[in-house]
Amino acid sequence: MAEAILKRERVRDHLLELIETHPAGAPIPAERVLCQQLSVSRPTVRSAVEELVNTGLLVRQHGRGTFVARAKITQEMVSDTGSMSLPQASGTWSSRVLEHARIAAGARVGRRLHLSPAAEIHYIARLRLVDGEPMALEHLHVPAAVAPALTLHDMESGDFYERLREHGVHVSEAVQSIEPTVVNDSESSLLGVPVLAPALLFERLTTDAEGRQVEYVHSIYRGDRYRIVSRLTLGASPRNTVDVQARVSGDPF
Amino acid sequence: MAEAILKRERVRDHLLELIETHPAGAPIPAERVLCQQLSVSRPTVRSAVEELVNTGLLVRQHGRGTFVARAKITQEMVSDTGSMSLPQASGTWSSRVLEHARIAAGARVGRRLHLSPAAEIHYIARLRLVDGEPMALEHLHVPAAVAPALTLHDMESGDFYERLREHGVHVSEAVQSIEPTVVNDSESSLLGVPVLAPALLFERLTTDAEGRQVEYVHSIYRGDRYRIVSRLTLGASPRNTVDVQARVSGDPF
DNA sequence: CCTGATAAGTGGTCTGTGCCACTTTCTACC
DNA sequence: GGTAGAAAGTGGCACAGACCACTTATCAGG
Repeated sequence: MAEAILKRERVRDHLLELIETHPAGAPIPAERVLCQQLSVSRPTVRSAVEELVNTGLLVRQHGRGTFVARAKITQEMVSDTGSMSLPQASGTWSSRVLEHARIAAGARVGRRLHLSPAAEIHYIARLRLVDGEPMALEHLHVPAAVAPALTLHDMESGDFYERLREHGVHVSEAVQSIEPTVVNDSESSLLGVPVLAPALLFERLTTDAEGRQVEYVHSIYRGDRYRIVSRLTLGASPRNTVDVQARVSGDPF
Repeated sequence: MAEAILKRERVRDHLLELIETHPAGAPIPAERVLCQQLSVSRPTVRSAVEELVNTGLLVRQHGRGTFVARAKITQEMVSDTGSMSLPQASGTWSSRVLEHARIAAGARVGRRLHLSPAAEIHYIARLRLVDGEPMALEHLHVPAAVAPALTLHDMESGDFYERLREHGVHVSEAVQSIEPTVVNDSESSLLGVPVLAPALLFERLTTDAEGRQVEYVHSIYRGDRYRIVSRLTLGASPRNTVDVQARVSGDPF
């Protein structure tokens, strides 16, 4: 195919140059002006501007103009085992179910899932392995009320959220926290690392389309074999599909 | 602030319903069909579809059609201090410079920055505090060759990457890894936590537009006060999203 | 001098249209 | 029967224009 240069890209490149040569906060020419300068239609200009707004390099303000955005860095996160650079792809994951039962939530889990301690939940504990070696210890809790007919096979499935959907549960979002910890006795023997070895504690709380808590996951990952690698790209603004959300504007990242 | 329902949103909602009720991989009606069904123009339909493609809920294939994407979960990461739920907004960061010098890179740092161990670098070590309390210990290294005239003030600046740009260095991307660790003696006393307390080790390697390594950052964050919170949204793929940026009165930055 | 209406400039939305590029399917030819 | 080519259907790009919503500067009136 010939190098049919798209006008949109030509406009985008022009804008990128403006961004490079202008300080943050500086206005760029009005859309209608750009049309004339570059001999393209306004929809074309708008589409190019929109692309750069989406990537966070420009900021539009209704009635005021379009401005060079302050460079921000946000991240896309992927997990990474050991020294492999590609996530998930390298190393084959498997898992061994340690325990599986339908039990009372208890105080701690009940609080996370907004349930009474006596409420029933599906519980599964499993050891997750990479190439046969223990990598993480995962505890999964799903309120029985959310999906009464959930089976072990469902919870074992690689595509758990797809299974949930078949049970009428439409996952919408999740909040996950990560903090450093050290392994205790039982974790130590299951993961095959010394007691008090560094580890990562993941906690994930998943929410329904209706706002119900549908899943609470508590995982311990070996610190010596697992790390998080994030690729930070310049100018990305936090995605927001539905509503606003706080943004990282400060620092460490 | 009237509730003038946008046609684009009406179309989007219609599409979302289709996505909910169709299995992954199923085709959705052609754009021209949707125009007729919803009595809107094709650009309007396309803009709505594009929004959902950007959020990863739909996949377009030239000449074939548009399909419901396989649900994926990716994450947007924000840092979070202590128990506050809003990142950065709560708690005021400050920092105290512990050391600042122009020194030889040394073996370890040199390797990271692709420099000879004898190459000169700007080095700064600082204690980062939140509300006056030690939170992290940060070591920043910038090759002298990259920005010879870099000052302490530049490196201290909250907007370091902006300063770099003024020195002609255009940051393009960074790779950051996070792993659990425990604090050693010196870290212990600086951070005010016991030796061997859990902590997070951040390592960031930042790259130039020309592919040069321009920054290596090594940070230790207290595990008892710092954790990472990520908000995972359904259907996200590498792409970016549409949508309005939250705007505050006056300065949008 | 202050205040409020007005006008000009900006981005935001939507229409209707035309043509191109890619994919699949059907069909006519060999 | 097999194959190449046409046709139909899809998304991709671009145009010109109209109108709306918001912001700012200006200017006349108090």
